[in-house]
Amino acid sequence: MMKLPKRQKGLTEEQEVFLKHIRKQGLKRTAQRDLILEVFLSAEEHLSSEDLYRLVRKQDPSVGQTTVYRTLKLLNEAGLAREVRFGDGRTHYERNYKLQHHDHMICSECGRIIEFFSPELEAIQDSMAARHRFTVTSHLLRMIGICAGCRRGRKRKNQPKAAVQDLVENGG
Amino acid sequence: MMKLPKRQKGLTEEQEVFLKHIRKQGLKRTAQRDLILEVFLSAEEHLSSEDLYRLVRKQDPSVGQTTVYRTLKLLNEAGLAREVRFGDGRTHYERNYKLQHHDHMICSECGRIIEFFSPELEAIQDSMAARHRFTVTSHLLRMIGICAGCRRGRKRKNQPKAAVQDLVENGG
DNA sequence: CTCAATGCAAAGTATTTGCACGCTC
DNA sequence: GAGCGTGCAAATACTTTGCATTGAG
Repeated sequence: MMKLPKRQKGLTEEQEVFLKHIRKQGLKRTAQRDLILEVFLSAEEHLSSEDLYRLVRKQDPSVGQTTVYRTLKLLNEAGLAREVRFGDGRTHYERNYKLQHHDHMICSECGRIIEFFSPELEAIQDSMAARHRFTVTSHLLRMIGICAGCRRGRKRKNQPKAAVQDLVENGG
Repeated sequence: MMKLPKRQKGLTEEQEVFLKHIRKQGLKRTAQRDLILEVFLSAEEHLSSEDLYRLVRKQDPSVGQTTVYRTLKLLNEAGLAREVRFGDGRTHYERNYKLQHHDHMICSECGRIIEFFSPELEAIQDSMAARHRFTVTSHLLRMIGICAGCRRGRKRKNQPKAAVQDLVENGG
């Protein structure tokens, strides 16, 4: 019912990484995993498992939510996805492979998420780590506050969940 | 059954902050809230609601878990507690009032948590925020890695591996 | 007196697990 | 074929909510 389609030649780099990971673990390639990866990669923003599930469903309604959960875990282990928690109770995932690390500012009024990167910040973190003889493997920085739009009085209803939801679906 | 005891003169600074917040909101002082605040302040660590509930129970078994949840929310709003999520699925709280803000390094081997503070880091964060016209109200920085002890091979076996594992790369 | 606070149980959420059947290797 | 993968339902884990009762102001 959900058989693996004929394998094409042209695999993207991410697909190769995924396959390699799968084989290394003695796991199997399936049509569901392929589809979930594809949909995940085509959605630029941070997705919750639920978000991704909805998107995947559009392509194939037979895929179960459980599989999405399990596949996201896999993608995370394979280094293709990064788990991020924004404090709204659910786990979000974003692309991680060969993308520059970045951090987040989250508007508590409208839920907007601003991504940014600062080399100085990274450098200071490293030096702090060194001072404590700590070897950093990953880090997470999150700033909560009010974005420019909201401060200017353009106050949307304070519904972070809905707002973030909206962001995810509209890509913006 | 759980009436408010006679009010003493000597309130701690935290108690005053709490009372002021409570009155400002048109809420009421209760023995439960007093007790929960007291127990919270006397426990130095990051507590989950569950942890605090257990401690409070020792003093008064009649207090319900719901009240602890609700009171922690209150303490957070009053600025006395800070919510922290370490990625283990539950929300932790730590003292916030007049304590210097600090960030965390978490050892993924032994689960040890190192607290640190860096003014430079704070300064750069502020400047990044300013660049995006973002007004910061709070922030969270977490570094995951290996602590000095573990790197030297002195592997402590302190923490449920699963919980720490989950911390790696995740937001809270 | 009035209305907030409490504790219990029940309801929500988000995520995981057990299981029978299907599919990859 | 052997064993992993899948979808479903049920189970978990944490937190919130409805409600009748209690208590602060």
